Amino acid sequence: MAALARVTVRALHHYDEIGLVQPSGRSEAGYRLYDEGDLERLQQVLFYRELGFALDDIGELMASPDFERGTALREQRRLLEEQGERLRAMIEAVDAAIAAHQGGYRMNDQEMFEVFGDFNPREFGAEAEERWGDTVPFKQSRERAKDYRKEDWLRITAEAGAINESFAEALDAGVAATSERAMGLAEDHRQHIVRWFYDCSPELHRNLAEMYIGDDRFAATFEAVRPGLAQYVHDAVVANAAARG
Amino acid sequence: MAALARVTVRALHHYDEIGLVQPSGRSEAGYRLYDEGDLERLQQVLFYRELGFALDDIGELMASPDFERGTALREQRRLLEEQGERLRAMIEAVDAAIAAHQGGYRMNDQEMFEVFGDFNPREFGAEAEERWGDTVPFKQSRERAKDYRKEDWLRITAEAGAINESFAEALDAGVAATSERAMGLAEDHRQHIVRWFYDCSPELHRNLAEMYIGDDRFAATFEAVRPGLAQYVHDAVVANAAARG
DNA sequence: CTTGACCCTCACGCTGCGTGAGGCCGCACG
DNA sequence: CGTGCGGCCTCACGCAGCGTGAGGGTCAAG
Repeated sequence: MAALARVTVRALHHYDEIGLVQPSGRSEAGYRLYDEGDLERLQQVLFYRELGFALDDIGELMASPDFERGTALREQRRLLEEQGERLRAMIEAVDAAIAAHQGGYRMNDQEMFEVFGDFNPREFGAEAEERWGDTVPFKQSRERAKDYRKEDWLRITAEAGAINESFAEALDAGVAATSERAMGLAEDHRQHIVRWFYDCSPELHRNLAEMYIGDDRFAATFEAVRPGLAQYVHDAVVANAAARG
Repeated sequence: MAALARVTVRALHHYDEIGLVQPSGRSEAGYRLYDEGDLERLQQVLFYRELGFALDDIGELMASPDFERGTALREQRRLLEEQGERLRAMIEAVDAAIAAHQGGYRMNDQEMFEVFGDFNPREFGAEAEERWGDTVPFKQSRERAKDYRKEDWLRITAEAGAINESFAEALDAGVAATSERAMGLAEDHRQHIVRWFYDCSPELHRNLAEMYIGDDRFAATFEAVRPGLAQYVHDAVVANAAARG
């Protein structure tokens, strides 16, 4: 009957159930009868629906005075923008994944496992993309990393492992994190990043170190080498950054 | 225990339930025990999840050979792009609504009802925005329409009503839709559009007429004046377009 | 009188978990 | 040794917005 308004019958029932648009009458047979006013209301509901509003919100909106709608519209715009952001991030991540997949000849899954062991870069890539995707260092890093082959990664991880091991030895030996020796290792660590990934200033390096202790996942990779290593490296890096500040 | 992987316990339970990531063992107390392999798998799941894949799809993906993933990734990209399109359309529509709302002093809801009666432009605005939002005529129309005030709309609708009424009289009088008289009215109709909305070529006019009979909602506004009027106007417009082709 | 096209009322299903409720572990503290 | 406290466990309902039958009445046309 009235489903020419471009909505399914089920939707009308639903709106009726939740009280959003209720027919002003019923026929003897129980058919829903919508009068002009009902249709007017329905059209408004559909209008707001196409703007992405939730049905609940539409109900409130239509019960509230005109001036609230402007606020609601701007709020809705903000929400949609947010969604757009998330979508963009996803698309970027998918693109990165596609690139990585095509570049699979450079390093496939199995090799990746051989190289990184249990630290699979994929587990972190998407989040990193979202958090730092548009910062200069990250872009630089991504740009340079995409051409690295298996041998490169082996070398890089070997170097990183060596640095960590040196840190661990210093820790074992009771050398203070603020000592020259520890600071030297911190500097090595920074140079390693500069050489292979991005221009890491002492300042940036310190932020990175904050994350080593602040983020359990990073911390775990250090703790796996030696308990307390995450904190130790952090302290050394901070000391080194202060010395070079 | 293992919720340091940035996922809630409930999510782990869920993945277990649907068989996406199942712990390889249980402790005596019934605790889920995830080994290295399980964690590896979990990370992959989380990775794809961040790319916006549905959990079902992730399951299939991970069970399929490597070369399928490239396809899946591209497909996913397409889907995300589509969502992006929809979002953009929504945002545009919201913007239009905000503009209309701010321009409310030009014409508020009540006046709008007085002018348009049961044809509320809002009921169609969003869809129109989506279908033709980036065509030249639509933009032109929107641009010009936004400054019209109540008086303008009254005049415009009065003119349109007069034209429809003339069509209806011709129809009543049994005048053929392909006659000079009907074609003249069709031309008046076209000029009315050109004057108030956009540069409507005879060709474009014909497309519009197709919609008058193809879309129930448009048809209904004509049928409300006289049964058969939609078809009649359509035929007259087509004839006129052919004559001026 | 019979079709076929609509309408009606339940009522479950989908996505991806969140959020208790009610209860068992395990470790630290007193 | 008891007693918290924080973690895990298993149900099981809830959410948003309808889609999709199942089972059955209604209405105008043939």
